[in-house]
Amino acid sequence: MITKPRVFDDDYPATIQHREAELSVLTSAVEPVLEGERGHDVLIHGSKGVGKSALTRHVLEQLNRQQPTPSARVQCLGLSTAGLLRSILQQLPGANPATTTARETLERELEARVTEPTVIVLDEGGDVPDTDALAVLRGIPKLSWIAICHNHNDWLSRADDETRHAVTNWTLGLDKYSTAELTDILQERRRAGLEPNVISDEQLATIADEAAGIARGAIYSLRAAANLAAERSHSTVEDIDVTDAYARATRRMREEALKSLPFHHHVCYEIVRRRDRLSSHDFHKRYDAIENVVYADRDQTPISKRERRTKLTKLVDYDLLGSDGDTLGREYWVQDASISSPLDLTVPVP
DNA sequence: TCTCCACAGGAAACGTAGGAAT
DNA sequence: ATTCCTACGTTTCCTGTGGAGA
Repeated sequence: MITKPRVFDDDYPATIQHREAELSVLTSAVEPVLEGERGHDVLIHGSKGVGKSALTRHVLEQLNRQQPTPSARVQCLGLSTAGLLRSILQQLPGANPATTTARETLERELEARVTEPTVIVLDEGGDVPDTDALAVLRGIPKLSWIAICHNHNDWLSRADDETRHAVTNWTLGLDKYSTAELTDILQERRRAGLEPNVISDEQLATIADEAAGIARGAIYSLRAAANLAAERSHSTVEDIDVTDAYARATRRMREEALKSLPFHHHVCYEIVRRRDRLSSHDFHKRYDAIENVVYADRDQTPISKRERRTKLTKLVDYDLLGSDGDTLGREYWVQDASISSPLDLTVPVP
């Protein structure tokens, strides 16, 4: 049913639809590069999955075709200043700094290597700009950046004055797509990645509608519908496959998110998963009760309450857990109890 | 209304792994 | 081989918040 799986990947270079104005702003931001000058710094904001990364990728590819331009894309979440600088250097030719290279050394190395206009994409900065890192990047004459975040008000309020000033006229908001726009996007993926005539326009519209403006969710759902149809030996996608597609797509995203996390997160996740709803207090009690069993014969040791809070926050960020309540009385619950940790964890059921 | 306590999350402090310098 | 130095993950410390009970 699926002829080209690659068409449904996040980084598939599809044409950008229904983003003409935003495309034009971003294109003019990098235009000075063609004259050998530094581009403008840009802040792009919008919900998860509305195409912020796809838009920057497209503009940089376009720029590269006109004039080969060094660039780097950094996943900023959880990176220190040094980590961010190192990640940039690793993507520029000829540099591979060790993890213990001093920050100042990394700064000097970056300054030395950026001799022509270079564009850095700071992806999903966790809404927290590292002001030190941005100050370093600003100090490099030929380097410009495009920062991507969810909430620009948060981002700007935590940025320093110079950074705020830099993006004053270069802040770009991406709205969620309408159902009709999403349907257009799905039609292109259908054409490129599926056998002909296996799914109708009406079915695409249903998928688009359920995705609620989020392109990534819609595209994953389309893939899920096709996979479900194939598994069920349907010759074309049937309505029941469409109905089940969104849940399948969501499940897959969560499974991948969980798989990407290290051991301590899995322990915390499993503790919550085995209960319906769990207060912070009960969570810690449960952790204390099982830590000896779970961490026995492992080279890792149980973590403090403070660090457990950090792990739980990340699990919520990744949409694996839900939480309710600000201070006292906060509760956690699992989003999909059928998703279990792929690690072999002996977390005893109470 | 006041005091006490539990909790969230920011910031500083700390221990450690591992690359660089000698 | 040894010592020094650095980033990273974690713990410790701290401040702010809000509910329970006097």
